[in-house]
Amino acid sequence: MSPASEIHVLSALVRKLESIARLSDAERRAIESLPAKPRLLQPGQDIVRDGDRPSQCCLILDGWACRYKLLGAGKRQIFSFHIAGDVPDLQTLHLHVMDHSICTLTEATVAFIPHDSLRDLITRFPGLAEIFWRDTLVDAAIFRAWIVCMGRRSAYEHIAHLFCELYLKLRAVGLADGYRCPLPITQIDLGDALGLTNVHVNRVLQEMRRQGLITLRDHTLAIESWDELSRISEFDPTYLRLEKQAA
Amino acid sequence: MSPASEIHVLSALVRKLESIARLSDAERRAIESLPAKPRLLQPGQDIVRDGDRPSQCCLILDGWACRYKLLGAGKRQIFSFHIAGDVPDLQTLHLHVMDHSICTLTEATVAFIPHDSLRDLITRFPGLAEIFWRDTLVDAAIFRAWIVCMGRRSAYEHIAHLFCELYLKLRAVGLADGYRCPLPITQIDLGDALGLTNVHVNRVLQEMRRQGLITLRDHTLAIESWDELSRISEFDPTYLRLEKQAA
DNA sequence: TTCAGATGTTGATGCAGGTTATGGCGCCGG
DNA sequence: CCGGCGCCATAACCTGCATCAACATCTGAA
Repeated sequence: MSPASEIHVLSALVRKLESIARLSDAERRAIESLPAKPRLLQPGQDIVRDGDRPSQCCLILDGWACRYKLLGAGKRQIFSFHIAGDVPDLQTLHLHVMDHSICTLTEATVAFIPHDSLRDLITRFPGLAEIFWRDTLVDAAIFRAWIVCMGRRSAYEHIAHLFCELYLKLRAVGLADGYRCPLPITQIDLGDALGLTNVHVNRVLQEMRRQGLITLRDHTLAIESWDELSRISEFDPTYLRLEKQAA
Repeated sequence: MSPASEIHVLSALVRKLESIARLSDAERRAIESLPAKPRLLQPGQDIVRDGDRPSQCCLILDGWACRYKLLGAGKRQIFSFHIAGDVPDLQTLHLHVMDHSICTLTEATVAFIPHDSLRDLITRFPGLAEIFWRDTLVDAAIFRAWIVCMGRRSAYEHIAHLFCELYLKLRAVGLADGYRCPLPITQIDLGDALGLTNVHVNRVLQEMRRQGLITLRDHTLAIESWDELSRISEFDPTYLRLEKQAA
């Protein structure tokens, strides 16, 4: 890896952290000088597995990934979707054994950063420790939002809520705008995230199209009525803690 | 507050942290010298509210509390139950606006610790910062476990899983043993945590009693067959990260 | 260009869990 | 001593989503 391309690689992380906090110049430079080995992965490839004890974290540079857990009888639950700038296994810095897996959902570029380098970084920059901690706290806030959706909302409301969340997260790192965003995942993936079957996801999507709420084609989601979508799902973006707030 | 009683108050926090990590003597003493104002609260009383910007954290000393969110149409979702030693709003150190509420479920004693004191503590003891961070990460791991239960398990399996989790958490801080533990909450509370109605919770509990899995009387849960209960719910205690592992 | 496997769509049917209602019991305040 | 209230229990009925199945369409590899 040439230094030049490493700076480029880590700018994804800088952009993500700046979407939820402010960085000083020194902090930005320190992040950009982290060692990071990028790799291109095929869709559906595991990055870390349930039970692993990783010695590095993965930074998504391009494409989508998700955290998931497999259960008996072939059931799968997805906990979170991850896009450029996310470090979905940041918690392995302090929780050494993985209690779930992480895999790509699309073709994806992923960079690996050794734990040692991260630990060194946050020792030298306690402000960054705080920001990384904060990032894992936002993660937890998103889990809580998902719990509300799974426990107390209908499938229709749940999907609406997820679309609002994904759109804002993508927009915050410059991957979406004008109420359109990429959604390069299958209805099966959506179902596994929502706790529904792909069949029912399909029916609800049809209904949302019929209502004129969304269009969804060629792996692109267009939100035709943000107000309706967020009203239906009682969506309140506070929990995402984005510096640039919702439309 | 006399110093002597403050030491007693904060030993709940020490015990809790020692259930998920190891403390040095200096760290233990530093925690025990935190300022903490205990208060006795009635059941069902809010400790912090959705939208608040607290300047202190609450430490549960006795009784049960929970994090929850209210939705339109009177729906409520509970995210977590909290017992002696827990600091359910630790995240307010870095996420300033509450995105949910915290209330007592029983009569409870709660101590308030100013953010400033906590920030000072973790600046002086970076090892403690790490442990607090770790505690919020365990929290997030529990959220993930709940998401799996809500998305991919039946009501029966879900309740079984929750009982396993609660028993181990209580035992880890010395509040349970011999497969018996206090469960001083109503079936309505359980339903709001599980994403079920109290009626269905009742049905499932009857069924579990009929199967001889549990007895539940006088706010006390007795697990009659730990093996069955954990097998049914595919319970794997790894995610709780307890130093003293499961039976 | 073709073909096979993955994904999306639609329909028929069943069940887990929601909804509504009612009664009993223990507790507390008047 | 009574009345009201909170919680537990049970029953009857309803519905959202799962399940199973068939087929259509897309995608990518040969």
